[in-house]
Amino acid sequence: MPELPEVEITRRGIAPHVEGKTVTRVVVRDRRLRWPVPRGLDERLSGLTLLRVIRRGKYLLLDFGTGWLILHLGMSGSLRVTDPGSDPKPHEHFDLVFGTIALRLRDPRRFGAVLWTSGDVAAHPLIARLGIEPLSPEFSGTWLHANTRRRRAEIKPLLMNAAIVAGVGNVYANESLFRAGISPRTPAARLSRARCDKLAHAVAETLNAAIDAGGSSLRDFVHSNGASGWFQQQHFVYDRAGKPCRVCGTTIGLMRLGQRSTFWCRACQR
DNA sequence: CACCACTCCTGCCCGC
DNA sequence: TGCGGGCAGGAGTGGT
Repeated sequence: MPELPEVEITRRGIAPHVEGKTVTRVVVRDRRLRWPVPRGLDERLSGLTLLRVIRRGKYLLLDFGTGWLILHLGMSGSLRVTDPGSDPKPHEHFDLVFGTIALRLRDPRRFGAVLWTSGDVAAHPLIARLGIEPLSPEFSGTWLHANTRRRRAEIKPLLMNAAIVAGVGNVYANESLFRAGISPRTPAARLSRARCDKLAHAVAETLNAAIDAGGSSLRDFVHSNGASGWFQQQHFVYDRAGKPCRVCGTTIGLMRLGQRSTFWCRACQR
C-alpha cells in the first residue's frame, strides 16, 4: 500500500530517469482508474519536456511547464521505468513514453489516478485541500497542538485525514502512534503539548525510517516491478494482532477505528 | 464545520 | 482441489 514513504521512494526512483526528457507518446490501455484517464493526453503531452517530479502527500506531480500530470498510486499502484517496446503485463494501464524509455503504471485495483491540469497545480481541487506535509519543518508538536485543540476526533483517524496531515495512511499511523506511546483512541484535543511533540517526532521518524529502508532499492525502479523496496521494514504493530509486542511482549490488539484496522499495544500505548 | 459511513476494485486468504 | 465469501485500504463524496 503506497503511503507517503513509498510514493517518495517512487519519486526518487523515477526522477533521475525522466526529468529533462521529452514525451514522445502516451499510451492508455485502460482508462478506468478512480476517475477516467483524460482523453487527448498523447496530443497534449507529446513534445513537452518533463521539468521535474515532485510529491505532495501521496500524489506525484509531474511538471511540464504549461501544466502538470497528477498521478496517484491508490493502494495497489506502482510505477517503473521500462523499455516502451516491452510487452505490457496485466494491469499495466498507462505508459508515458520518453523516446527509448517509458514510465509504466501498473494498478490492479485501479484506485489510482492519472489527471492533467493546466496552470497552477496547487490550485487543483485534489491538491488544494491537502493538509500539512508531515516531513516539512512546519509540522511540529507546536503545529499539532495548535491544530487539534477543538478536535473531538480520536488521534488515529485524525492523523489519517489527508485534509489535516497529508500522506499518513493506516500502516504509518499505527506505527507512529506506537513509537509515540500514544493510544490510537486518545481524543486529539486531549493530547498535551509534550505528547504532541512526541507524536510529531514519531511521525517524521517513522516516515523517514521507511524512506531510508526503501532507498536501498531505488535501482529496482528500472526494469523491475518498482515495488520491491516496500515491505521490508519490520512493523512494531501493523498486521501483528495476537503477536507479542516487540518491546514489552504484551499481545498486540486489534480494533476498528474509523473503519480501519487499528493495531496497538495496550501496555506501551496509553 | 466536523465527523462518519459508504463506495470504488481486485488479489489474497480462509474454510468447506 | 476448487470455489465462494470476506477482507484489505486511499480518499472523495454525500449525509447527519
